[in-house]
Amino acid sequence: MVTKQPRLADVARAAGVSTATASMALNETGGRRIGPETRERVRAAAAELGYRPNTVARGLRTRRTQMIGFVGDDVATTPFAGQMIRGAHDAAREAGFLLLMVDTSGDKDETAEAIGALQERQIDGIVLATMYHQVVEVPDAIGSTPCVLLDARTADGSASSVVPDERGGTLGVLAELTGAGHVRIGHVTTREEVQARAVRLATWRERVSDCGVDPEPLLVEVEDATTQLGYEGALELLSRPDRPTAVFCFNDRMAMGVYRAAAELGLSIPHDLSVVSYDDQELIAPALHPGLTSAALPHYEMGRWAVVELLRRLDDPEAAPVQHLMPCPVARRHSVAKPQ
Amino acid sequence: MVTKQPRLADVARAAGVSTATASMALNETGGRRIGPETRERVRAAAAELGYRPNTVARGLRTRRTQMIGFVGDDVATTPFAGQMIRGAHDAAREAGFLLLMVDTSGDKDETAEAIGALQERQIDGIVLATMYHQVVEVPDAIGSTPCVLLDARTADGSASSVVPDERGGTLGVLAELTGAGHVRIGHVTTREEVQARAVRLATWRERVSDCGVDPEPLLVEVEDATTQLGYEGALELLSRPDRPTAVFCFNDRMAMGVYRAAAELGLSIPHDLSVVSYDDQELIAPALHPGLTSAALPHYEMGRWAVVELLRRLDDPEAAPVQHLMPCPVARRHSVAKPQ
DNA sequence: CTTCATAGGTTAATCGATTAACCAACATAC
DNA sequence: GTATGTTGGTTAATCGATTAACCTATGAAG
Repeated sequence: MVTKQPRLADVARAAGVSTATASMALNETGGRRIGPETRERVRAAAAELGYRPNTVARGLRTRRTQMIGFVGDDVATTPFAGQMIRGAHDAAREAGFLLLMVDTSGDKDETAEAIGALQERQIDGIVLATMYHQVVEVPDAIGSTPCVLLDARTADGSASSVVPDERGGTLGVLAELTGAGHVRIGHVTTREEVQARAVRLATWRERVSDCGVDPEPLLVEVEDATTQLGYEGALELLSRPDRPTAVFCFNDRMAMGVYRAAAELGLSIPHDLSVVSYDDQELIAPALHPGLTSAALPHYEMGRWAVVELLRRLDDPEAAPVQHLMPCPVARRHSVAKPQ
Repeated sequence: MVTKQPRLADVARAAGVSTATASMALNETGGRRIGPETRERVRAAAAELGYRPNTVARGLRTRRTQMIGFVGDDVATTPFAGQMIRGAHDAAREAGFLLLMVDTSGDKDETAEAIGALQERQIDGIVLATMYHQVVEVPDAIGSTPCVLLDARTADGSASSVVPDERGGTLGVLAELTGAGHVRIGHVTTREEVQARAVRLATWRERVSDCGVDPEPLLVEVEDATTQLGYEGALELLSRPDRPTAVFCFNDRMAMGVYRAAAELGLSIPHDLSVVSYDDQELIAPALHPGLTSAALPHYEMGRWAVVELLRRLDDPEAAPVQHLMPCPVARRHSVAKPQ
């Protein structure tokens, strides 16, 4: 058995001062009340004993726990979540905070329960992460706990939030195609009602129309955003008269299906068909052959931003909420070429 | 501004009892000392006021925070991590615990720092997760904090740990092949020095030898476990005289390369070549065509197990440490057929 | 020679629970 | 009628920090 953890009182005794002095010396608080030589003596004693403050006791007194709650719906089941968590984690750690995680199935009651569990532990603030960028309401359970939305936003802008700039990302990958000379650009997408779908679709429509091309004959919609349905959709699209010279896919998984369809139809990418996509998933986009050009979802940066913003609100509770759009940089690879 | 959170004293006053009675009534502690009618009165008052205990204050007194530290090296950068975290999270939550996460780059000092940060927050125990199953030493910084290793183990078995049963999983996917009648089974693997490689390789060698076949001419090793090198390795292997009728790949990413090599050589999977693999990554194995038969790494179950074991050790600090092997079930898909 | 700052501390209250030790009232046993 | 439980509580100490309020020399000012 190791000897018990030393308390502040032990440090104070070893340095021959009171606990008040020890506390002020170690925390640089209390103004210039502590003499430099005393401060050094306390520091030395603390180091000698291997003193680590008990943040539970400190938190009780200061009403600050240096912990941030991170609640996500289905955090772990989506491959993106990791990057969001890591971004939030890194920003928190740099400021001396730790992340207390709760995962919910997205259910309302469960979310309220999770928030309650975090509040009982007196977290200083909460990051509410929703996978797949949606418009949500801040749950009542939040009460007056400072809170930032991650990959989601409120309709009325009453809370700070950060979401990816889907429109910008779409324009980015489409520019890769138009820049190479494509105008007949197809789109294969899902029918699922997610924000991402709507924005990517609308932006594509607009951009293709701008090129003087009617987008409707170049559109394929399937049930879900799976590889299999991406394959089936592409097979259909590429068999139409006046086949597009390039395809913009809703996401990388569908793009993977498009690759297969192209191969089966004897179309070589990028020579006969250029392909761009969205999400830039590390297991897919660089692994396909040729490497897939894709707009990246900036999950790491969004996670960071959310925590930095939360910390700002902790410092200044009066600060006005901010809605942030995070750019989606294009990962340029080898799936785009000039049309024949 | 919302009115301040009610304290236990407020509940006690509302119910007309002392805080001691209120505490015992709400916590069912103190034996049968509290009358049923009083207990009900206290409960009602608590519900009325919306009382939530301050676990920081409670933790200071009880020396229990109901929080578990989860430290992982590169938690978020690996696609597996999510499932491990979720498994640990779910088991913790069911027991009323929350997970305090720290991610490190695997660096020794950083890990020690992380453990220190968790200990300052008085976590009740620590799950130490290493990605990619390795033999490690428990860091000194752990001290006497209860601790369980996740996807890693110690050489001497001094700490509880759980790792995947790589040998069992390998035997499982190989049985898919031998069961279909294959004996000339190739293996394409990486040269990286990870435990997984060694076990999968040895088990394959043994099994192929058992079939009366010399494994060495059927082995290809490449620098890293990437799709590109899997492709190159397979191209070489499949061009050898006496080509194997089936291939066991180190992981799904390499298998993805093997699929491409087979396609280029005009070999149809599974008709001309059967393929099995390891990891069962959801973004790859089901998305390939035909679906890839692969041994799944039971990350969710391992995460759960680690926390359940940790809770057991919290209850009984004298309990002997346990080393657990978690089975790797085979996800059977369509990449295996009889040899021609 | 008083009076007042100032530097450098110390004392004690406090955060919000839990819990050991104590107490009053009433019933039961002998 | 006195000892002995039992029931149903209460009082007060405690966990380990932080911090407001207070104290004591010492030097400078008037």
